[in-house]
Amino acid sequence: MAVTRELIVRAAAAMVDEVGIDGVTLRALAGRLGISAPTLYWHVRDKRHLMDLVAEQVLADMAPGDRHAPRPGESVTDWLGEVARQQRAVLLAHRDSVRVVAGNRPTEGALPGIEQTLGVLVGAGLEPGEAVRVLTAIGSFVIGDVLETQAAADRPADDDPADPLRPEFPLLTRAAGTIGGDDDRFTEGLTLLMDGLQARLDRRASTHPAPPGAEPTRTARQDGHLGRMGA
Amino acid sequence: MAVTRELIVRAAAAMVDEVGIDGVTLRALAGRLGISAPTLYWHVRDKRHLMDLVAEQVLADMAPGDRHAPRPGESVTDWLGEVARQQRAVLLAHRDSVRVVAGNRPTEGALPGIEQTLGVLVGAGLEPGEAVRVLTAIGSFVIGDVLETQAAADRPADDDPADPLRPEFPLLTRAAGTIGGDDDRFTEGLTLLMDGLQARLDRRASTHPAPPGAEPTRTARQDGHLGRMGA
DNA sequence: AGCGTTCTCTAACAGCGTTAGAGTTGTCAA
DNA sequence: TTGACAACTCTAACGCTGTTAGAGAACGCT
Repeated sequence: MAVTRELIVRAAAAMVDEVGIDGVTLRALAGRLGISAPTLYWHVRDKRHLMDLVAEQVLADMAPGDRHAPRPGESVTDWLGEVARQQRAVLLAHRDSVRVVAGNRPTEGALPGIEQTLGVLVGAGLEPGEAVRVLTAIGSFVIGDVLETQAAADRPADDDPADPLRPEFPLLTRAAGTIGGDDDRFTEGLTLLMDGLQARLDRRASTHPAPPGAEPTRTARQDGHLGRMGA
Repeated sequence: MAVTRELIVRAAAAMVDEVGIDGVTLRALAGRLGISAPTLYWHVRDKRHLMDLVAEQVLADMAPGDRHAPRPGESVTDWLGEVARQQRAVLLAHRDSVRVVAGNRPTEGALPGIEQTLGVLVGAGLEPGEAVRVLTAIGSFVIGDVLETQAAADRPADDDPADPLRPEFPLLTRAAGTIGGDDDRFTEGLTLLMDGLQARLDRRASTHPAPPGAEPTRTARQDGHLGRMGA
C-alpha cells in the first residue's frame, strides 16, 4: 500500500500533538507509517515543508466555520470576540500549535473567510485597510496569548518560579489571589480590544449617517462586554 | 585568559542577532570565544540554559527604564502605550527575540518594575488582579505582533505569496493600498487596547469618588489616541 | 614542593536532516 | 509475453548537532 502525502501530514500532525514538535523525528514518523525515513523525501520537499503542510491543516480548522457573520441582533464586537475565542480554542487544542503555525501567511483557502469577515467590519463602519489591521491585531493578540500559555506549559514543573509574594511587593501580593487563570487573562485582553473597537464604531455611527446598503446592524451594548469573567 | 559566563552570554546574544537562533552552534560560539565547545559546559548547564540567560539579558533591556510613571498631565493610557511601544522596539531590535524569550517567566530583577507599573494602574482605578491581567494582555499583544513580524521576515523572499488581489475579493483588493506597514498594524491594535482601557477608567472615575491617597491622575483624552498613524 | 581548585582540552557517542543511488512494484503499449 | 516507464521504497552514508568522559594545564595556597 502506497503512503500518500495526506497520510504523512495527518500522522505528523498527530505526532506533534503527542510528543511535541521537537519530538517529531523523520525517522520516528516514518517508522510509525511503516516506511523508512528517506522515503518521506519522495512525498515532501523537506521537514520544513512538511511542517508547513501541518500548519495549513491546523489553520484550516480555524476558519470561522458556521459563524460567518453576526446573528441578527448580535453586535459585531460580540460576534468578533466569539470568533477570536474559537480560534484560540483551536490553537490551544494542538500542542505547540504556535511554533507550528508561526509565520504562515494565510493559505489560499482562508481568503474567502477573510473577505467575508472584512465585509462585516466594513458594513459596521470601518474602512477596508482599517478592518484588515483590526483583524490582524486580534490575531496577534490571540497568537501571543496562546504562545505564552503553551510556552509556560512546556517549562518543566517548577524551574525556580521566583515567588513574587513578598512584603516588598504589596500589589503583586494583593493581586495573587484574583489574577485568575489562562482564560481570564485572555478574556481581559479580548474585552479591552472589543471595547476599544465598539467605542470606535459608536463614534462613527453617531457622526455619519447609516452606511448605505448595509443592514443596520445593532451596535448597542449594555456594559462590561462578554459578561463577567469566570472568576 | 579565563572565559566568564557573562562573556559567553554576551557572545551568544551577539551571535543570535547576526545569524539567528538556528545559526547559533555551540562549536561556532566556542570558536568565536577561542575555546572548544565542551568547555562551554563548564560555564553553563546546557544550551537551553544558555539561551535562558540570553533571554534574561534581552528582557532586562525591556524594563521601562526612565519612564516609570506618567509625566504630570499625561494620561495613564498614553504612558502605558508608550511603554508597550518601547518594549516592542527592544524586541524588534533583536533577531528571533520572541523565540529566545518565549516562555520566560519574569526574572527576579523585573519584579520591582512590574510592581511600580501596577501601582500606576491601581492608582488609576484598577483592582490589582485586574491590573496584572491588563498588563499581561498588553504583553501578549506585543509578543504576538513581534512574532508575526519576525516570522514573516524569516520566510525567504517570496514563498508563493498567494496574491489576494483578485476580483472575487473586492474588499481585500480595496484594502491593499491602505493597510500600511508593520508599525501601523501595531499602532492599530495598541489603540484598540488603550481605548478600551481608557473607557473603563473613565467609567470608574465617573462612578466612584477619587481613589483615596492617590494623586488625581488626569484621565481626560481628546480623541483617536496616540494621534493618527504614520500612514 | 605538593595540593586542590579552576579552567580547558581531545576523543568520542548517539541522534539528527538529508543525499546518492540502486531496487521493487505496477501500468500500459507493442 | 515482453519491454518501457513511472511510482514508490530501500540501504548506506555524509556532515552536522548537542553532549559526555576523562585526561591535562594553569594557578594560588599552605
